[in-house]
Amino acid sequence: MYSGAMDTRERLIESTMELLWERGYVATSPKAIQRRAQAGQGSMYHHFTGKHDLALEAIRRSAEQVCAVAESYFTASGSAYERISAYLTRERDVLRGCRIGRLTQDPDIMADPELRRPLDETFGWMRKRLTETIACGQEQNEFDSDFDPGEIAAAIAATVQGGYVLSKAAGSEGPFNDTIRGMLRLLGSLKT
Amino acid sequence: MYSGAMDTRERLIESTMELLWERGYVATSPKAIQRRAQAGQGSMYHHFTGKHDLALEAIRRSAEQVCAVAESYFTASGSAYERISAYLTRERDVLRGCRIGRLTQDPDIMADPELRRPLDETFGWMRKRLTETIACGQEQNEFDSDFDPGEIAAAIAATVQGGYVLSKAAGSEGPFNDTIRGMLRLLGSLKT
DNA sequence: GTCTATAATCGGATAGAC
DNA sequence: GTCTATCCGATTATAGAC
Repeated sequence: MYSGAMDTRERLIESTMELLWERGYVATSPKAIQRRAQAGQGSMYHHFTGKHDLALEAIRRSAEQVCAVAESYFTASGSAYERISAYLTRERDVLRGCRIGRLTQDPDIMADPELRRPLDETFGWMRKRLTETIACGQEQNEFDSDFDPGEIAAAIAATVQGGYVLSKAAGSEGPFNDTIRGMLRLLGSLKT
Repeated sequence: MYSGAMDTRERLIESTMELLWERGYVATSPKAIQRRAQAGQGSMYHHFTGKHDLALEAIRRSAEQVCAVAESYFTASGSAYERISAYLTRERDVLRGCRIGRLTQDPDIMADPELRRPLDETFGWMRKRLTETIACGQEQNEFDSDFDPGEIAAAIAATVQGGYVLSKAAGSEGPFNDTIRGMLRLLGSLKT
């Protein structure tokens, strides 16, 4: 039963999710997590074996969140192009970037198969769902049939991740928005 | 006059460039730099005021390198599509990713305007050169004229950066290659 | 479950000898 | 220019009291 206030374990997980998003794994210390969660050392080491264990839980949850948001667009009504377009143009906190994508640049995460696995699964899933959506558009003669939907799906997923990179470098949302507009124009040219 | 062996200052810079590429800024310690450069503490602090100073020099040099490589493709002979295609399909160490792009995920770099500036300049320059190349293709009637070359340029630059992200997450070069093939197919559809 | 104490190691640098 | 000694705070825990 939900008691209203978040319990300590939950606050630790959510604080870790935030810090991993903002700073990544190596740059996030247990102390910083405890401060944000308003929890003491003892609490953290009672609920989790250590930083690694807590981060694993936080990463898994972030991965689920990313997929759940995307899925809500892919399963919406409308043509394939419309669904992809709605996903690409959805409101985002552009300068924060992708909770999962940013972790691919963290050396300690890449060196640990357990921590990297949710990243692999997230983008594997994302490409699969985009591929299915595009293939669906091809079957319905919405799109030409002379291209590989998996390759276009990869380009779409990459565009989002790369758009974040360009925007972060610039310190502005402009490049991300340009990137998305460019990709939508390109996708439009695949229509029959 | 060039004496054959690299001097200590140079070894420090190149070691830092490598470590920033492999691990980023926060995860790279002065000690690790010294070990790789085969230089002592004293040497490092003689040639540079500290980690920040050394990293700034290393980042600037990496940025120049990235631009120099790209420029060699953009100024080559051939149609606009051919030049962009050659750039996109050039040999790369995919799983290492982009020396500059990866730094956009480093909290200490993003928090320091001096360290972030070369990132901004690199991608600003990259988008500008891609835009010029595409606009050139439009003027020559190689491409349609009904799209914004700056937006397509952003999508191309983002595709490369995002392709690295997908490949790192997967631990395989496959996603990057799919991404590039997808983008080339999309660019092909802009041809007249 | 949470608290405080303790600790080994690392990070990033300074100082002064040579 | 390079070396060694030294410093102080942060990191990532463990131990045991409450």
